Amino acid sequence: MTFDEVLADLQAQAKTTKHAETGLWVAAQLRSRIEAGKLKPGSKLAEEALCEALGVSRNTLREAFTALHAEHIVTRIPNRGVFVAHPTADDVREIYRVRRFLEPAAVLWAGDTSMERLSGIIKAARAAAAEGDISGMASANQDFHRAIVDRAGSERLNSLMDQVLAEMRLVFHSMAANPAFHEPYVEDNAKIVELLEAGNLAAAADFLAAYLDRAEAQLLAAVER
Amino acid sequence: MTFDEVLADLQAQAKTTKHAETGLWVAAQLRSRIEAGKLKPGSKLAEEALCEALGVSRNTLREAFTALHAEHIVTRIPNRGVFVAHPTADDVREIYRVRRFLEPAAVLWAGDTSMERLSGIIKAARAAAAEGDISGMASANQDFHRAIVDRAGSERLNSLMDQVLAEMRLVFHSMAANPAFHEPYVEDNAKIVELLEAGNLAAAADFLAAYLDRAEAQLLAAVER
DNA sequence: AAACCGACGATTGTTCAACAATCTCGCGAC
DNA sequence: GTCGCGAGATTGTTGAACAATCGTCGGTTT
Repeated sequence: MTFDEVLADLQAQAKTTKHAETGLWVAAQLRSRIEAGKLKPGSKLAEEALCEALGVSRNTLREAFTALHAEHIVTRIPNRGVFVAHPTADDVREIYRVRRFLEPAAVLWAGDTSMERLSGIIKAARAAAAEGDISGMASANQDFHRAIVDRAGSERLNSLMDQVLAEMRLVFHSMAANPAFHEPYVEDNAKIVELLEAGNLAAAADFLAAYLDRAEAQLLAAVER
Repeated sequence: MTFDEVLADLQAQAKTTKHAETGLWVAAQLRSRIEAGKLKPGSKLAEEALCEALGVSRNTLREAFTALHAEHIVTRIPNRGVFVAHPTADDVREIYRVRRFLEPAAVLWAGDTSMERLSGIIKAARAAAAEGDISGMASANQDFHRAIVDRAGSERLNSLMDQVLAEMRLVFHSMAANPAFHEPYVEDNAKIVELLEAGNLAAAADFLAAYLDRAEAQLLAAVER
């Protein structure tokens, strides 16, 4: 999708929707379009055009920009404007540094374990895999890791994980997506659930850590090209 | 310190200091005064008075407010204004939920270990304890836990930990501070460094986890009064 | 012909003042 | 004594203005 098409899209939204907290609403609109891949990494987000399209003032738009900037979704270059973030190899390393801590820790030390949710996600992932639904597998995978961290029951860890997963989506959008990328992870996730159900937390955490290392290496190879 | 006194203080700062990034500068001014305890939890931060004192527009002040709000340092009540955050028992539980994950994980899985920094902090803490320097012990303690997480080498985990520690300072300000609170932790921290130096990571992590549980219980008892 | 240099136009950074929406407080009626 | 209502005050949001910076397009120099 080109920037102009997104503009028209946003303009349509602006007329139909009420905005309670305008700044947050604008941020949400942009976030969803960036994460859906409609605004590609590197795109410039011109202020005036977006203001007009959304029907908000520059002031409000800039408030949304600061929120998105804090989430690492956009990059600000002083006096140049804001751009959809374009994750570098270092960003990928940072993402996995966080995930290597959060996810194994959540597996090992989570208190209450609601397994139904995890098995439900595995089921959905297998269904998507069966019919070759790439985006279905991708979102099931994100749901899975989100649910792993959610076991910790911490709002802040959840929001950190959400940010990291959002940046992961940007990574996928910024490289030529290998369609088969997510396929092997469906069964890896299933194995983790198995180990968890068997109560073998240490094995689950180890397997997850190795899995994350592998994924990081794979993504780094793809990004550094 | 009363709100009016802080106002006069800010006004003095406003005349002498240059502000490069005005919004961030205002946020920093307020942050430092809140963390120093000059603005007590629950205080209302009136917009007009602060604008005048700092010599900035309401718009700029509100930009600072959103930054402080994202850090959980202030609370926003719609159409009511912003207040210095007043941590509840649930907030304390959330803080320790995060720390129980981050710190033991950092102990167990940190790659490069620069021990000199940790032992330096222990030394400073012991010096402060020797001369009964309460705030010296408090800040050494914060430095210690900050350094533990820093071993992970992740910018995002560091900033999460910084936020949590800032909220911890608010907790201390919102309750009648027990002067002897930090004293026993000086030697607890020292023991963790010992275990780390001996390469016994698992024991260090276990000890740290138990230590955090104890501190949480202690703070909860103090807050729920 | 290629490279350097300066003025112009465009975009962003920052501030201000005004208007609309909502809340608080005090007064009067029941 | 309690409820409802209106005036005053405070916050939410916007639009416009001005300053600062960057990219581009000529023109000049070597």
